[in-house]
Amino acid sequence: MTVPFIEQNDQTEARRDHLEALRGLVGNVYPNKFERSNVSDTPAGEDTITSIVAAFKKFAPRVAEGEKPSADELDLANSELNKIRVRLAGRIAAPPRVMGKAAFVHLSDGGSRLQIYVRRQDVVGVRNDAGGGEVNGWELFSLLDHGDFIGVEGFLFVTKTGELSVHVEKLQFLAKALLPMPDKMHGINDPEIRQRQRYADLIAGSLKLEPGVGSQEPERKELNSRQAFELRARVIKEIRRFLDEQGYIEVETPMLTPLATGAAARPFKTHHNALDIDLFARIAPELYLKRLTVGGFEKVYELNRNFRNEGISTKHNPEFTMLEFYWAYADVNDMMDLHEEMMRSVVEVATGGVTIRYGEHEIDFSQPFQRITMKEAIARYRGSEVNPNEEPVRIIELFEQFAEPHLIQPTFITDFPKAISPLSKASPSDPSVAERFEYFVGGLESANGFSELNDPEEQYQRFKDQMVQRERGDEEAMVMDEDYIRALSYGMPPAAGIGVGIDRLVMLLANKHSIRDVILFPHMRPERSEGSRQEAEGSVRTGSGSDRINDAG
RNA sequence: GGGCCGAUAGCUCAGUCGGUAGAGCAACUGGCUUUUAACCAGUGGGUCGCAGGUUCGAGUCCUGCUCGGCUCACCA
Repeated sequence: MTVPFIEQNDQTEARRDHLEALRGLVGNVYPNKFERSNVSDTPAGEDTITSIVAAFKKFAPRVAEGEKPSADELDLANSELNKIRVRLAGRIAAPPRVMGKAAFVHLSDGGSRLQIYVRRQDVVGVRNDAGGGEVNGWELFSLLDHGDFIGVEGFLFVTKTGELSVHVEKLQFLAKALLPMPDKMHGINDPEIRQRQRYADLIAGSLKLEPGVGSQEPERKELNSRQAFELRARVIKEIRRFLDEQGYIEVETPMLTPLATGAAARPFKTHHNALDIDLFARIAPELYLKRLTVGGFEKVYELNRNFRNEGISTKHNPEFTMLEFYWAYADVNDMMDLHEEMMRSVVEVATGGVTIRYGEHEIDFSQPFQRITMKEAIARYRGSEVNPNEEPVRIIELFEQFAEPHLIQPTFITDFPKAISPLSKASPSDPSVAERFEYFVGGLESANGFSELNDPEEQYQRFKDQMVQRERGDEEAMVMDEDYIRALSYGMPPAAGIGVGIDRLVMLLANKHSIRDVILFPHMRPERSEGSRQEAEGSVRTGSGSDRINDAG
């Protein structure tokens, strides 16, 4: 049976024919498991292509580009490698190169690839049904397509050209690719397919061949998708390690909240049926985390998603990942110090260096980050001083217009107007400015921190001021949060807090200029397929039956 | 939401002045028992994003729409 909304053409037809022939040969074409060996002694107890390559590549003789190793070198390598029997699984990473009665194929585990050598006279196939049994291995092999998953058993060796390979003796079919694979040289260039079908993007990255040495293609060190998301994982892991080591505790506060507050943004609205109340997807966890400092968590962080119902751009996704953390008894200056230390550590762990390239710019994290006030920044880049009586909103405008694009090297901008910082303490030396900073790098606003306002009566007044703004039509002005005022009334220690935009941090470190390149499944308009059109017309979807299945999963 | 640009074979892309729809890779058939983007010979594959219009004739020109990219505004 074919799936109606998956396209059919000569290529899918050929793959389907192969699948049916395989079914006749091996029985179950979607077996439940394949047991892998563990000769590379992985902690997980099973060999992967990556672990085998890492463990045994060193036996392959090293030769200059275009040269071949000597017979003695090959014999030496093979005398060790031939003793090593492996059971490995992976995706067929290229159209098999068949030469009559033998063939070379590369297998991929998504990260690395390893060549296998299949010879007609010494490969047997394995049935997948209970009891197993052997079938014609070469016939099985000849039914495989680029992209299929197989398991192999055999011994390691190096070929005449010195490439580490597996000489296959047993071959097992594991799963079919019914759709053709992306072009092996070009991958997928269409950004729409890359983002909508991230799976295809990731496959394309793992199957793509590097241009040969003679190629005229300019040298590009751009990370592919997999590498960018691996970098993202390293960034997040290092942030957690850093904060945990500093004595912070990680918490999770509500995503669905009765009030959307803690930031200036429009929220997503949803509805709770049983309670019959509207809820908002949170725009920031800030006020919940500060309630926890009231409760006695002196160092607390949350690394999770926020949701803002605003425009989508190369720098904005409706859901984005933010780190927020709060540090009792510290002020804004301590927080800048800590953030600077954390950034240096993250950059080093994620990229292996202290300088990075972002587009045209070389960004250096090894030097102390610049710290300048907002008015100084405007004066520096506009060339004239700010009028001392300038409106707060106008100061921000001037800053964004003249200064922000120039903030390439890591820079803290301090002394924000108090009027636009309703959760921030005023500066002891100048009551018109807040003890607040924003951190800029690569021209991107990347973090925002301040000395937290902990006086419940002043906070009450600031909220009232915000309500006035809201009544004047500012949809992003904050709302009164009575429970938060109550929490502050129990007493909150002096504290500094910060919010760090993780997606933008990853963009910077991965040298990506669109947030969609660092979010696996970025928000996009729904695709209009045949199937969804039928659903929209009401002929397919029947109601709640399928929801229970999803809940159980 | 505004402006600019794009959509052609499974993938990457050509398509001139409006005159029979093209290439490479992939697929299919045959050959080849250590290949390296393997090679050699042959074959098939298209709703030119969708809908109208102009024209004897539209992939090409015009209008509208859909989806996407960049950019401006709002924001992190």
